[in-house]
Amino acid sequence: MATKGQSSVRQTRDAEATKAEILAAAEEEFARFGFAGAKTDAIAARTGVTKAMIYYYFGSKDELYKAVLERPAADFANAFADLDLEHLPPEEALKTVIRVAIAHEMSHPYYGRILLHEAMENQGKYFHLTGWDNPINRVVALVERGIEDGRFRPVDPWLVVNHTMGICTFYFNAQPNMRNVRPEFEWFTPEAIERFTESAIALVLAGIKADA
Amino acid sequence: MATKGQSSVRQTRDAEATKAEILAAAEEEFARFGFAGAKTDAIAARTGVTKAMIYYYFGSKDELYKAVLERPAADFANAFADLDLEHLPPEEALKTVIRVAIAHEMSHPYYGRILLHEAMENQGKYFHLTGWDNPINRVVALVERGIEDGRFRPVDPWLVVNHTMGICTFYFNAQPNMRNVRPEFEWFTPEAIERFTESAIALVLAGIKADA
DNA sequence: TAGTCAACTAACGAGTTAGTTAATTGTTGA
DNA sequence: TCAACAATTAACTAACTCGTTAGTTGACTA
Repeated sequence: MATKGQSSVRQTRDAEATKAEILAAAEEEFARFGFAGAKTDAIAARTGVTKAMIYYYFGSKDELYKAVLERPAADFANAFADLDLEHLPPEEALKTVIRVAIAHEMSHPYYGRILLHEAMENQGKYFHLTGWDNPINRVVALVERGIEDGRFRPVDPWLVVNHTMGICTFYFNAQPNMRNVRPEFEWFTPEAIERFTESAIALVLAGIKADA
Repeated sequence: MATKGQSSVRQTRDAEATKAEILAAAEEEFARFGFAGAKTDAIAARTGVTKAMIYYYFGSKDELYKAVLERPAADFANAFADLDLEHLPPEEALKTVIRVAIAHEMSHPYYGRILLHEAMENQGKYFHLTGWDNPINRVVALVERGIEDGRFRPVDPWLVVNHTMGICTFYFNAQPNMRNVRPEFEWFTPEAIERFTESAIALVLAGIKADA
């Protein structure tokens, strides 16, 4: 995947495949270095085509960056749209949200980092492109429903959502640092992720459930 | 602070002040753009001295970056070293940890972002310079003690520490994104931070306390 | 008060980076 | 089969960026 920049002539011509290849390479590069730190030459080197293709298909580094932000947004929004949170008991709905969010981090390992770079260096200017507003608002509404039902304590639902997002993302985003503190631990085996998921669910649900 | 690059001649000569000024400017720049995205010219422009002073005092961009990582490390380690966690009841000790961690985020607004950049773009290579291992290990030990005492559920103490760090940091690091979802909210007033702190403490403590 | 040195500046050079362009080659439909 | 067009490349440019260097200046000291 990363060792293909050598071959000087493309075997087949496939515009869609080339665009997808550029997007995938750009996602990796932007996830690691942010917008300013990412180099278009490095993105091109990760693909089988030349840098000019970036400009042919995307026009500019900035437009490429926006395209990278927009793409997996749809993935997550769709995965979330399929969930019928509104008809589940609030506890079950929140468990599902945490499960899906962590599974999404696993299946889209670069996306959370890109969002953090966007926040840190770009002050969230393009965050609206990601379509996250809607899922977040739905989870807030879900917590509010749990409070009204008397299942949850009278917490601040926005803060609970913040806490939950922090729990679900920190494990992934800070892992390269935390690995130094716990060098022997395997972070991304299916078993480790399952234990992490269950621990996150247990902490959040016990943390907000109404007193008996 | 940022509009001082014009004055071509320095009024006073003060090596320590100049070094500190460069470090502060570098911290802002690295926090926003990471290592690759930060420009030495931009760092110099934030100070009252020229770029050559960076190389005069720090030798290279890389050495400057390491100096930035090392500096507030001491602040936090010291603040933490003063806490007598080992002689408090585990609940009280954990409350204190969360309070101090959030206060540290408020008083060092750039530091958490630098650590995230370090994880994302540098894979935590220099994380050992920050001296965080020790505080983290102390909190893990504290949770273990709470479990042994029967005050906490038999949770995985490492995961609890991960969750807690996620809660304490996400509010700050992702705020430029979350602001878009909640545009009317004031995130950093003393009252908002106090509510956030209490909510974080309540969630974590309720989340891990032993069943009655 | 003349000498000395740390602190500092302006300007530059080598290498890098975003973006462009002219030419080339594969593909497709009539 | 071939013209027209889409996809692609190599080579290029202008601007930027890291790091260096030759020279300047304020302050302290003998």
